Amino acid sequence: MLHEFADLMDMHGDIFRRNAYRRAARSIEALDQSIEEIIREGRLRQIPGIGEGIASILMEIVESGTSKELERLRRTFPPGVAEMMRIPDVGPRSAVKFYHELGITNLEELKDAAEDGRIRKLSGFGERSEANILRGIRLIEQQGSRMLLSDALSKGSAIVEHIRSYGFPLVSVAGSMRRMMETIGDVDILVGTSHSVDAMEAFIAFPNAVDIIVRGESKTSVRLSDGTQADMRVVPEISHGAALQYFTGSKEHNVKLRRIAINKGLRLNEYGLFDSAGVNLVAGLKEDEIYRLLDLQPIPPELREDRGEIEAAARNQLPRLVTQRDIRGDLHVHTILSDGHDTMREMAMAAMKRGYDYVGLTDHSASLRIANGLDVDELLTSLEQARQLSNELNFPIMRGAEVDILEDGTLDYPDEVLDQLDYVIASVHSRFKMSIDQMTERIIYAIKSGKMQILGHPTGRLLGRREAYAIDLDAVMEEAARHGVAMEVNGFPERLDLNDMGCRRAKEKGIMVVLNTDAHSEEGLDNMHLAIGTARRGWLEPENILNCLPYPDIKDALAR
DNA sequence: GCCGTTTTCGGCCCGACTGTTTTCAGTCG
Repeated sequence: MLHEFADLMDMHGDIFRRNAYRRAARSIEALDQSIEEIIREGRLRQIPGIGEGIASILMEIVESGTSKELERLRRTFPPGVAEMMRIPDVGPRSAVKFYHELGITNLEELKDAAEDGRIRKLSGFGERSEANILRGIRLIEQQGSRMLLSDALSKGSAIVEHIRSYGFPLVSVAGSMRRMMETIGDVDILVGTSHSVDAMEAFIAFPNAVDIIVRGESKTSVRLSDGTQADMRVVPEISHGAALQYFTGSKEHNVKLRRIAINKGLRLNEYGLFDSAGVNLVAGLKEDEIYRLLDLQPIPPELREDRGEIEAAARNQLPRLVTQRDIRGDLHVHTILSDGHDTMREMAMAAMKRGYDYVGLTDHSASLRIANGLDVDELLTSLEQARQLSNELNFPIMRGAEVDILEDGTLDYPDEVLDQLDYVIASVHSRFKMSIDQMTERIIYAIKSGKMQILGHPTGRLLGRREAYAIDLDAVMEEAARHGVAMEVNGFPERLDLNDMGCRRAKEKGIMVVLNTDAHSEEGLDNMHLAIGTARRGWLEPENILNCLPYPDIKDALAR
């Protein structure tokens, strides 16, 4: 509703109110507590961006389900006018103009008007505007949702490689990809060079680029064959660090940073940090310099969401985020025995090759028929095989299982079998549509069994395909804390579960987290960077992460 | 509408590109 307020303010031309409502909406989205709870505790006004006016609107909405002021504003424009602003290049000014001067009230009518050549009669519009509007409408009609981080990273690195092959060494991915957001809208590429024209040529020559959206001296955008938009910005080498900072975002982080610069009598833009006259360059080549000169610790990209990182950096209290080097082993790995593609030996050797100290093999339990889950005999046989393989390779293989949490909350193997395992990852793979109370109770019952060490993919979501199941994650985490159960961050590209905010909550509650890949093949082990990115976005440090422990400490920890 | 290491009033990030115009408004990120 605050976003709707913002749209309406926008249409009325009140940019400052629009920004205020937008900011308040984002603040609330970033909360990990319900707004009702915050109102009960009387802490509404402590949320940044919420003052007297918006606080009273929120209380009215929570109490009555609506706002008188919102309803009044809704009557000022038909609902379809805001809808038109979804079209690229159509903003509030244009949408309102279409409504006032042509009586257009929705997308369908706008499409007709553009096809009939009525738009070009408006001042400031011509034939090209009409064509763009029609193209934009087609685009939102067929538009897929955001892409997975994993897909974006591979597209991004393909473009980076392509441009590098033309002899440009300073090429980086920026934007939300660099912040490791779980889904990505478009691919952002940055090049530092004084030969901007040649770099643009190289970009446009990318084989997968089928359409040029905009083309200028410092910015070019193309559409890839699958509909993805890729933007490239070019700046002189000397500005590369400033530009990287700028184009990595987030927008909210950057706005706050610029305000800090202004307060210090400086100016920050994508070309560098300047004195207030905007003449003398103070910093620009290195990203870290920008932060230091603003009296901040350099802030890792994954934290740049304006969720307190700037304040922490000012106090010199940024977390020391986990890195790939801190990870000593992968504890969620499938083999050909259940639904994996490769053998125990192949997976163990693949883990060795990646420099790990150990690996944990965790095939599915019997109930998961679709994944060829192991029955008790098969499991016990595999334990013996794993023991022998471990001796032969002289590499610690921990013998675990991914055990289903059944509908009633019991685990899918008898206790005496579970006791023979080094550890148990317990996961929900069935009956996702239970009520929040039932699902929470189901998982808490499993935790109370005392037979599980790790809760696998705790919310069950599949990005773009399936919502998280209804679950009271706070209640589950509190029970997990009591029983010393760790939460998994599952690095499977469409899971990333826990997500970033889940990691942060776990950390606050003092719960250990495990970064796993859920690999079903050797290559699957390479998804660890996705789990790490998620953990970093959740402010996690090595001490919060179970598989940062070396062997045999990890084994002791799991046994405890 | 929000906010304060100049401020309780008067600011609110800033530059690139397009399409329309002959200097700029609108949109985007």
